[in-house]
Amino acid sequence: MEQSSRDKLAWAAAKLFQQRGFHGVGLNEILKVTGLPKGSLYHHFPNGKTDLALEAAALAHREMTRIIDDAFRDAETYKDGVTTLFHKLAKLFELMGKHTGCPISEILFVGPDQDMFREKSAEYFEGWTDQIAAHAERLGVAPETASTNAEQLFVTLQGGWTLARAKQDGDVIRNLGRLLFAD
Amino acid sequence: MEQSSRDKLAWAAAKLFQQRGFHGVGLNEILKVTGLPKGSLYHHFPNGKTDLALEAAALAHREMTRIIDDAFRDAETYKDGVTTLFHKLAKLFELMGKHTGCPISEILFVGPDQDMFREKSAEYFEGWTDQIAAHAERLGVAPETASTNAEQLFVTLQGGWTLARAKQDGDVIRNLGRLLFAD
DNA sequence: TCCTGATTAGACCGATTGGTCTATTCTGGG
DNA sequence: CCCAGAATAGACCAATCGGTCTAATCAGGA
Repeated sequence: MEQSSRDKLAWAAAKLFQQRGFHGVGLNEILKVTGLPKGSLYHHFPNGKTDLALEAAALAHREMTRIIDDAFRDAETYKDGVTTLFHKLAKLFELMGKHTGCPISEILFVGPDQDMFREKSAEYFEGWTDQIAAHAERLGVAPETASTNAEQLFVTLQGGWTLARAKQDGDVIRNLGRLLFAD
Repeated sequence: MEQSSRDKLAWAAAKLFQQRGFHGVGLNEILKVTGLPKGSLYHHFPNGKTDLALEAAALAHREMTRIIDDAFRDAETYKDGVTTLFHKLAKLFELMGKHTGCPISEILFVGPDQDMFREKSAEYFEGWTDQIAAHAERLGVAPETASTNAEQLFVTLQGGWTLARAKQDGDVIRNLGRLLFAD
């Protein structure tokens, strides 16, 4: 299936931004990777780099949402779902070359429109935790603790991914369950 | 006490890099903030922005090391030390304007010399966890679990700080103990 | 076939980037 | 007082930045 120019640009931007951050990637590099001219970029994203960053972040958010659902859909317990999620993300981390950070942070925390960008990041993060909490409840976790568990999972994942990036080792993410479910 | 030009530059760089990342801050801005000319910068840091980033990261690392020691020194239990640490860091987060990220990540993950920079980040992160593990052992935590606890604290803090930045709320860091010590 | 809007193509722009270089000023030991 | 090295001062540079603009090309309906 043919990918539209708009999608090509957004995906390339998302990948590069995750590696070196919003300011670390120039438009020329994105255009070189996609093979598209500058005119296309400003046709599909009239506000230039800002629009592109917002779309890239939205893309990454949807992708993560999908991965979370995939991990929990067939799980029998909350713990199983979490373990599957860690394994999926460890594989993703390795697939991306072990150089990537959290797309949302890398794009939205340091971007140009500080207030609007950071609001979006909070919205995305809360979306994930709500989603995880819903899965937890569905799998039998008490409603009072479900949201706490979701927040715990989020911060562990966020911090674990950072540590994995420093150590260049996907196993850090894979073994994060060991920290979450103390025996 | 008079602060040397070298220190002024390193501190300003550390603060700005934490806010908008290595590539998000230009040398001109650092010079403007410190009031120093470009000649001074390249006198004290012959390799320019790269040297300055390394020194800023080292500065931030030493600062965090000091804060960790301060938090655990007078603690009676590991849990007390962790709680104190979270409160200290929440205050720091608020003092810095709620815009800052982890200095090490913001500077070293996206910098120019990818391999050497990331090695340094791993070294700094391991320094912190080792330090925390040592405090944990000293405060009666079993040696086998001390390093696990330290890693758990690290990832929670790293992720919690990110969430605090998104939400613009230092209480996220202050209440991180709630996630670490489930009652 | 022709026409119209969507898209591609890339030359071009001013501003800013990190970095170099020379000249001047400061400062402490002789 | 003098002088040598440290430090400051800032003009200047090529390269790159994000962004604008016009022309060419494409594709689909009338």
